[in-house]
Amino acid sequence: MRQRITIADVAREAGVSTQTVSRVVNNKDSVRPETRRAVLEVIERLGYQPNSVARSLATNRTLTLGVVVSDISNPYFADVVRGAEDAARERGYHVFLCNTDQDLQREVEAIRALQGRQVDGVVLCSPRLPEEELMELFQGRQEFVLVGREWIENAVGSVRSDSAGGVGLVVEHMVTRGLRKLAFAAGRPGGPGHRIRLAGFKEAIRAAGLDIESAVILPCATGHAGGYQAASELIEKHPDVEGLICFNDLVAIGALRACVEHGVRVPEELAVAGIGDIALASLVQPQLTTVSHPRHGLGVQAVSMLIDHLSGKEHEREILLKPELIVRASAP
Amino acid sequence: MRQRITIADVAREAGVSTQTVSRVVNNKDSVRPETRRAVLEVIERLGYQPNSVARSLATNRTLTLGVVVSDISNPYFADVVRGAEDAARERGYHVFLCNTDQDLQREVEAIRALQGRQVDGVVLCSPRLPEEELMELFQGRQEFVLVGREWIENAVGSVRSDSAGGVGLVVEHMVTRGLRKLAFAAGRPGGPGHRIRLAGFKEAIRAAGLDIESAVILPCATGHAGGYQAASELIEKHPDVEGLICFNDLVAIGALRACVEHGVRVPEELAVAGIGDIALASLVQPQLTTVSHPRHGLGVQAVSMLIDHLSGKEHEREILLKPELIVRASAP
DNA sequence: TGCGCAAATGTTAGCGCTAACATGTCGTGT
DNA sequence: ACACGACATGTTAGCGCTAACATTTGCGCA
Repeated sequence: MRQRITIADVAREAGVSTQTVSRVVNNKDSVRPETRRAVLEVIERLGYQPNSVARSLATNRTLTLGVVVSDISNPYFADVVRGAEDAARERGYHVFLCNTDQDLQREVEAIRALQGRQVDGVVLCSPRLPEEELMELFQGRQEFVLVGREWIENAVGSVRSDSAGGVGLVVEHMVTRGLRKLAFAAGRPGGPGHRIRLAGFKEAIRAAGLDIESAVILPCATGHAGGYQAASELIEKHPDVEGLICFNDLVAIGALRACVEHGVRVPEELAVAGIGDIALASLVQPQLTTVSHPRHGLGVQAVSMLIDHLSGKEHEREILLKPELIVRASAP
Repeated sequence: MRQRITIADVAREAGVSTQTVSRVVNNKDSVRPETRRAVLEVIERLGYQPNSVARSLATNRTLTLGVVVSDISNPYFADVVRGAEDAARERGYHVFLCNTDQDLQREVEAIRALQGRQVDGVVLCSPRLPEEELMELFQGRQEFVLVGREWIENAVGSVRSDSAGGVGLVVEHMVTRGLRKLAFAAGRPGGPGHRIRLAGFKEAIRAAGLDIESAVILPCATGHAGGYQAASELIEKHPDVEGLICFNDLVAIGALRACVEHGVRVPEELAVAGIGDIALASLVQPQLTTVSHPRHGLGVQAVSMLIDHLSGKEHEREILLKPELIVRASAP
C-alpha cells in the first residue's frame, strides 16, 4: 500500500500553493488558464486523486446517501435501489446500502450507522418504525425521504406508487373489454396494501358504473397458494364472474394454475390479471396482464428529491407515481 | 440541521480531555471505571455520536468496502451483494454499491470513484476489464477480491462457484437414476460460461463411464426461446435421449414448454434440469430440478476474505464454492 | 505617471478525531 | 520516608482538505 499523493505534493511539484491546486480540482474561481494547465499536467503525471474523506471533513458534506431497504434480494427493492444509485451517480453522489430484514432493531441500527458516517441524506424504503421514533432518530440531523410510505413531519418528502389507481387501471381495462362481473382476490385483511388496493377496486367499480354488490371480493393469502385457493373457490361458487383481478402477480399465477386444473379457459372464460409485473409474469402461460409499478422510478425520484433539497432547490413534498397497465394474453 | 456534538463537547462537559473520551469510545487502554462511567453518561445525555469521517482521516481507515456489480436488479448480483453486506455489517464495515451495466468505462469510473472515497477494499463481481487494466487501476493502492473470475496477480483472492462441477452433479444424478442417453443444451459457443460448463458435462459423462459420442450437444441461445428451440430439435432428431440438461434455468423452462407442445411427458419420457435455481424454477410445472449456485455465499466469502486480509489474518487465495443439486419433479 | 480595481494567488486556521509522547498520581516494598 | 513503576490522564501535532481572508499582480484610464 504505497503512500498516496496529496494536494501538497501536487502544489510543490507545480510551484503553486495548495489552495490553487484545490481551485483547479474544484473548477473554482479564477485561475489563469496556463496555471490551470500546468497544475492539471502535474496532477495527471503524479496520478493525484483528491481524498474525499479529508474534503468531507473540511466541507461538512460527504456526497453520500444512505439507502435502507428490508432486503436487496427482493426484486422490488433491487429495482428501487438501482434507480436510487443511478440518480445518485448522475449527480456525483454515492450510496450506502443497508438491509434490515424488516427488523425494527436493525432499522434503528442502520439509521444510526448512516448518521455516524455523516451521510448527507437517507432514503428509507418502506420503513416499519413508528413515526415518533423516526422523528426522534433524525431530529433534524439528517434529511430523509420516504419511499412507499406517507409523508411524515420532518421528512423531506415521500415518493409512492399509486397502487389504488393501479387496481383501477385493470378494472377499467376489463370493463372496456366488455366484462361486467368482476372479482378481486384482495389479499389478507389488515396486511400491507390490502386496504388501499381494495379501496381502489371498489372506487373503480363505482366509477365504471357497475354495481358494487355484484363484485366478488375474496380475501386470500398473498402467495401462489392463496391465488390457487381463491380462484378455485371463485370457479366453484361464482361461475358467472368474467374477470379476476389479483392482489399481486404471485396470487394471479396461482389463480392461473387453478384455472388450468378446473378446465377454465383463460382468458375466454375468465380473464385474470395481477399486480406488480414481476419477471415471472411474462414467462407463465398465458402471459399475465398486470400493472407495473414504477420501481426504478421510485428510487430515481426519491434520490432526486433528496439531492434537490440538499442543494436548496425547490421540490415536491409528495410524489405519487402512476403505475402502468401491461396488457398480455391473460386479460387482453 | 442543528450543530452536531463533538468529542470536545463531551470532554468539556465531563471535565476530562478529548483523548480520554476517545479512549472510552474506542474501548481502549486503561480508563478508570468511574471515569468511563461518567464519560458514558455524558455521551448518552448529549447524544454524542463519533464522526467517522474525522476518524477515518485520522486513522487512514474508513471501514468501508466497495462492491461493484453490473446490475443490482439482476437477482444473481442482488444475492451476492446481500451476502457481502451481511458479512460486512457483521464486522463493522459498510458497503458502497456501484452498477456498471457491463460497461468497461463505467467499471473504470466506479473503481476510481471508490478509490477517491478511500474505501479499504473492493469486491469486483465478474469484472470485464482485462487483467492489465485492473492491475494498473489498483497498483497496490487498494485491496480487491474477485468474484466469479479467476485470480490475477495483485488480487487479494478470488471466490467462484464450481459451475463445471455443478453440471457434473446433474449428470451424476441422472445417471444414478438409470438414464443413459443424455443431452446438453450448451448455450452460445464463446459466450460466458459456455466452455467451462460444456467441459464439466463432458468430464462427468466420461466419469460416469458413458460414451461421449452418445451424448447430444446442442448449442443454443441462452434464453427461454433458445431452450424451446433446442428441445424441439432434440425431440425431433433424437427421440431416444432420456435426459436434457440445460445451460441455465431459463433455457430449461423454454425446454419444458417445448415438451408440453410436442406431447412429451416430463419426466417420464424426458427428464429436464436447469442450472441456477432462479425463483421461477420452483414455480413452473413440473417444478424444475436444478443446481443452486451459492450466491449469497459468494458475497459472504469475498467480504470475509477481504476483511481477513485487511486485518492481517491468514486466508485462502482461491475459494471454489460447491453448487448444490436441487431435485424437483422435472428430473426426480 | 499613478490611482484604483479586479483577477490571480497565497496564508492562516480549523474541520473532529487519534497517535504518540508527556505528565501526573497512586500504592508498594525496602 | 522515598524511589519506582504501573496505571490514568493530558498535551501536542497532524491526517488532507477547504473557507475566509490577505496579498500581490496586472491593467485601464484619468
